Amino acid sequence: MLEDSAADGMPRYARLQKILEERLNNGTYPVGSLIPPEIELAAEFATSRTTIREALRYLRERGYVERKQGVGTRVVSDTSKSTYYQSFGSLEELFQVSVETFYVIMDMRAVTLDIETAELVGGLAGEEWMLINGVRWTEPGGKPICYIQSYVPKRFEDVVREEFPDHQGPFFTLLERHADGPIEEAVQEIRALPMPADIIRQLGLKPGSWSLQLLRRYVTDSGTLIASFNWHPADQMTYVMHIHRSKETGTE
Amino acid sequence: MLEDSAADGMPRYARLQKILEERLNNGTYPVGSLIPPEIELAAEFATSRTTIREALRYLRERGYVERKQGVGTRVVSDTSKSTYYQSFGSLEELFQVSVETFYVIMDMRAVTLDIETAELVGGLAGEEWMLINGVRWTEPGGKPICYIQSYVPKRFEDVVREEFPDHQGPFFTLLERHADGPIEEAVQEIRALPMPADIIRQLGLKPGSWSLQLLRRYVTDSGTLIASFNWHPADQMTYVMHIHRSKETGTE
DNA sequence: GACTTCTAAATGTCCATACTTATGCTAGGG
DNA sequence: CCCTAGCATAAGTATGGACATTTAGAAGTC
Repeated sequence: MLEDSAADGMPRYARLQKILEERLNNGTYPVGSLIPPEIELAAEFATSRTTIREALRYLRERGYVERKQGVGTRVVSDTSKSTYYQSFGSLEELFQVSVETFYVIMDMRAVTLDIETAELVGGLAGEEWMLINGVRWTEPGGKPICYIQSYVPKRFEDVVREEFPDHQGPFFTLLERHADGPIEEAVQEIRALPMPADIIRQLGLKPGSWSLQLLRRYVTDSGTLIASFNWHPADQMTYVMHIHRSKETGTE
Repeated sequence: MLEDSAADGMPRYARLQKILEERLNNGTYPVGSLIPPEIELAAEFATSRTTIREALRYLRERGYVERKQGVGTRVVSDTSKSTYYQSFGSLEELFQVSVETFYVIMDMRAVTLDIETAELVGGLAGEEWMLINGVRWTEPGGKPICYIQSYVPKRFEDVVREEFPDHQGPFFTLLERHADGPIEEAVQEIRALPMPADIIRQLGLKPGSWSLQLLRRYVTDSGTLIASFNWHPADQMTYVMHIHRSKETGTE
């Protein structure tokens, strides 16, 4: 049901987006299955087909579902198909070849605005996180290129606060020195995805903004280090970087 | 007017997209001005506001216009605001730092499929173009990462056919050797834009695909060299590269 | 069994209308 | 002169209906 009591200023189609997205995530609509047709959804939520279509448009643009005339709306949330995997033999390779090249390409300098405690959706349980807000500029005093939201385990807070302002090299070499072991292998995924509508609203981006997502997995001998980096450019262009490790990745 | 005689299978909103895009390009709707409100456009084209909005949605997602409630739809085709500019002192810098880093990041190898004569929309009059279709793979025999459509002046056809298969370095060093003069300065823009709907259809990409656009301007002493590179990944990710020079760019 | 034809279903397209909300401007009052 | 209130405007949201087009499968035919 879609009571107006839940109307926290959001339009109806936006609330439907959230509800349907939740169903995709909690398994109500499994990957590969067809979700109910528009007409059924419209009946269930007591709304018009137009509103349902507006919500489904969002899910399609996010790549969650694919729609085909005469067939239906199928869950395709398996993003692995839209991902390019790249392996690195050493961290130096990863940093120098990939991260730093992006820095060079954009020729940007970062400024840290503030640090606050944050909750990472889908993060590992038991791990506390902090959110680092920052801005990158074309040059000192120049115009802002993008906003950065970096999710980092809270146990690195002291490290970041004390050492980062003077840190010269890649940000992650700083974290690595305080991680629970040397990082021996890394895998990087590069994705391009539309920006979530709520982030667009929150940051005042243009509708239709994108994100270029770098997802990186570290593998150490002992544990898991996860950090998530979101770049929200001041304008149309958007980069989102996610850095984490996963147990499944072998050390071979 | 919007006669159905012009109905070449395209839906009405798609035809309106083209018409409005044409007006943006030919100066009917100058940059910075407000285009007529939806209600007037609906009256002019004898269609409903819904259809007009569907066409305007496309223009907004392409970054051509920005819309604000209570104000109107403003032409912002001045993409400089959504563009990051980067200057290079030498071509080597441009190639080695930027193009090649993208190659390294993606670690892709290209294979040329075929070459055909092409028409470049918005290209310089009097210049004949050819279209080079290619594919990039993760590795030889691996899965295709993206399709490439490269628009190059037709006068380079012999050069490309004869020298490219054995060419090792960047593709443009090959073109430069046959251009009308040394390239002394280059400017690169990086944009992120949604993919045009027709290209998505044509290439069978997923709806909501994007393009990362590299627009590069060469400046020689004597003339203008233009080449346009479109990367169409096999899946969600998309890169579009445009390379051309313009008279306005100074050689300073 | 293979092929064609028909049909139901689902999304795509399009319309007319109404109300809501944000914006910019103007008129009025302090 | 500044501030506020009101008003017109234009996009945003939403409804309900209609028809078109595509697809997959069922039914029928050879």
